[in-house]
Amino acid sequence: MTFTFQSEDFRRDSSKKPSHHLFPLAMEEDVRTADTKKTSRVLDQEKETRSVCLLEQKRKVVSSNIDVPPARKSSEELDMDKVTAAMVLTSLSTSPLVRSPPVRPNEGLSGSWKEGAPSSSSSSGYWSWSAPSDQSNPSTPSPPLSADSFKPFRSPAPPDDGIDEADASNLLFDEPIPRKRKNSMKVMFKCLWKSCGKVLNTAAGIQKHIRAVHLGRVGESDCSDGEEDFYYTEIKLNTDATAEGLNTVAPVSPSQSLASAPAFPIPDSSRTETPCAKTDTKLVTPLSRSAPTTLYLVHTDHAYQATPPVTIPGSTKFTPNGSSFSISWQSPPVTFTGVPVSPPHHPTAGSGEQRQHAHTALSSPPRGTVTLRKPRGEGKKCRKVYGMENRDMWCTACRWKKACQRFID
DNA sequence: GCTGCCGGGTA
DNA sequence: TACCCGGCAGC
Repeated sequence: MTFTFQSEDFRRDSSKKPSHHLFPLAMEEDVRTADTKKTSRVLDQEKETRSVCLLEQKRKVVSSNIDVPPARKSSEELDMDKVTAAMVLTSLSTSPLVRSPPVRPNEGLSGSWKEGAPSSSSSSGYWSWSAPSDQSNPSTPSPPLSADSFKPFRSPAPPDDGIDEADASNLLFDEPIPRKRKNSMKVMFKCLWKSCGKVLNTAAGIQKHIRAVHLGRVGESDCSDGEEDFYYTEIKLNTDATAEGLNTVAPVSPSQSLASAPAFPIPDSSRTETPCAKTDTKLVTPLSRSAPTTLYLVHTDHAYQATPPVTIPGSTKFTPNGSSFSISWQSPPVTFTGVPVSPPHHPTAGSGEQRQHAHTALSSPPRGTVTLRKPRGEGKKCRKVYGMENRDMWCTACRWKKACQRFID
């Protein structure tokens, strides 16, 4: 694109120049002879072609680094110096603000600076960075950390060249790695404050959140002493996989999650492994996260006697061992029936719809629930056929007191 | 009480 | 998974 512009520029220049000196030639026509005219014209053309070639070469070199069309040859070096000075000043002025992490110059500065950076992709014409609208890391303060890295103990970040590994590899291999990262990886910032877990997409946002919510510094939102850095971490999310996953990582207010949250911020390996790593549906749902299992244990202890004849589809494998809690609160545990049921025995609490009917018939009038128990087999069974003496002749199911498989009704 | 068989426990 | 058994329910 740059070259197109320049070639047009050159066309304009080259078309301008002949017309420019055609006029003086016409003025001098009466003074000079034909020979001098010829020689001067030849000389002018030679000069012109030489200067145009020089200019073109120089512009090519410069334009590969700077997209802005160079104004004059003499000012190019000055411009470069200005750009470099601006870069240095900007990095100097921004880096101390965020104490620990270094500013990435190629993200914190304007596009024109990046384009002027002489070190990056000088001739490829490929720009991995497109516009300041890239939201992935607006004021990215932190160095490239691993997703599980724990921020509080990281060193205050050496002020290196400001190019992270991805950029470096990009420079090395000239591969569109940053583009991949931009498309599929999203850097988020997660609050590590006890039982908070708020996730924001900007460092400034998470810092502000920590200052305001956790540190109680509402007024000093702009000036940071860097303390917030210890309470959030940077996480890289695969946006392809976590598009919906983020919904479930939704901020949880401390008051909501205090009851079930651990006493210390859990490293991301346990909480942000989330959906992305596994399948998207394998999320830590709020229900499973906050489910007070002990409560359900208490309830399910009496689930058998308490459960009214409610048909629960697909619940044939429900067990009263606490792992399944979905039916435990459907009725008061003790008061549903006055019939005492021996506590240690939970024959088949919810184990099968058949059983459910059988047991609830004891304690409550049948409500027209389907008779789910398999009707008793009318035919002869192994027991009857072979007798107790020949038990070894029974079919396996009969020996196991299961439904006979030899004489199936 | 006999019988069928479900649910659960154990190795 | 194989095996065993407590216990419920129909007859």
